[in-house]
Amino acid sequence: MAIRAIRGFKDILPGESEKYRFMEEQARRVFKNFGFAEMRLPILEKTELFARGIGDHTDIVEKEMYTFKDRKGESVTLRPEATAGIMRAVLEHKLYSQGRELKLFTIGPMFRYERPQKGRLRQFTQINSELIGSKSPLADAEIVWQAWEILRRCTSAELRLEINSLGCPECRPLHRKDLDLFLENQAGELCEDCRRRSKTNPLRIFDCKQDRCRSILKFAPVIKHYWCPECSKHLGKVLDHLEIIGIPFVINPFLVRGLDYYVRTTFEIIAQGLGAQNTVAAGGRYDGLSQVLGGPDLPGVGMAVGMERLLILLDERDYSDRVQLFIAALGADAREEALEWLRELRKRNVCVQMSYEDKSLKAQMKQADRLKTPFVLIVGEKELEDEEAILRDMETSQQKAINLDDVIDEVLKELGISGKKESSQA
RNA sequence: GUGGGCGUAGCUCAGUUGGUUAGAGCGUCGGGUUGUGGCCCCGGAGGUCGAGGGUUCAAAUCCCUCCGCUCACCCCA
Repeated sequence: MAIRAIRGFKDILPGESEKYRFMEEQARRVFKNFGFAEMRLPILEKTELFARGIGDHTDIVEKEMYTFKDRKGESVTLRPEATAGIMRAVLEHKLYSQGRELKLFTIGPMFRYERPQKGRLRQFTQINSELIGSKSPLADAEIVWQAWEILRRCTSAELRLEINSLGCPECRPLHRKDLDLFLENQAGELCEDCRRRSKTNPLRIFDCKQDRCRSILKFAPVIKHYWCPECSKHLGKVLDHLEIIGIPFVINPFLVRGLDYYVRTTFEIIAQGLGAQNTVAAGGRYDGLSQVLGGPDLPGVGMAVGMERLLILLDERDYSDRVQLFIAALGADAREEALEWLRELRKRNVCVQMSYEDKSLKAQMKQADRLKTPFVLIVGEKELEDEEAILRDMETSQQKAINLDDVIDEVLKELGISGKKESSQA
């Protein structure tokens, strides 16, 4: 084959696109219930936005971004995540105002230049929500709640919510200092990766899978012992809220985030069956981001659901749209009559099809069967003469004659559709 | 970026120690008489065996190089 899709980019074909739409619909319903409004943002941003927002020395910025120069020589980047862009837009349009929080969501593709594997693509889709302008622990809880609710509506897979606090600019540096000291002393005992990490991203050390490192790290300083009273209280409240809402959680004192902007609450929702990339949703609080981007002091908390990962977890069932009626018309006259019915029924939002060719009845029945349509309306010369069409129930094989004048009403009745008017949107 | 596994029909895969026209199931198309789908039976179409090079009388099969897919490390949604 001549040209293929780019590595890590995939086509979403019929059969799968319906699943994406299903996930989106569930998310949109949840957002509606929570009073969140949609934002649609550019996919391309100035590179500087992510360099500043996510953090210069993060892996994402250092080696995973699709960055290139545009025709005028400006460095631009395909967004690797949504939060920085949302905050940029909020600041640019001054959507914030004193004492009023912003509740926003967005759904769309993100890009990271990584080696593809199960649950990881170079173009992937995220459902994002951000609650900007509130420091309240209830805001944190609502964001977690949304993620949980969206997942719960989409899958019956086992889910585990892990939560932690990263501390704040008051207490985090104290922990960091002690951790650095500890790692310096233990450097000789740690694996190669961990020695590298202890320089670049010390918190990530706790993710190491080597038994040897793990046993050493048992004695490493843990953030929870460094939380300031405010941070402790904040996390406590978030957990209280989660308990009232009824979302089970486990505290993971080693849970960290790869993006610089996170403070305090951080969480991941982990699922079985995803392979190594088992985080299906994650998020946290990012109170400093606005100021890093040159904005006012705007607290925020947000989350992202990875749709390709959630896709793997979707319950096994048919997500496709069903044809409601197939019209098997035989001969030119009958096909003309059928075309009129198509027009009337489609006006009423009935999903109805007929063959593009004047094929044998057998062939048309076969076509209808493949479409899994519940009813077939049969009309040929005989029927036109008798002024009756035949409506066949494909499941029971029962047929009944319908007067040509009553076809539309009878079909609607059989399909359980009452209204003559177009049904309004759901 | 590093490592493992795998590339044969649209899909899932067989293919024995190299040996003639490369197979199966599913799908697809047609048929099993006149205007009725599913099940069954019969038949057809569909393959540069990932690409290139090498060994050999002979390569899907052995060797080399490259490409792709996939899983894992790393990292993350």
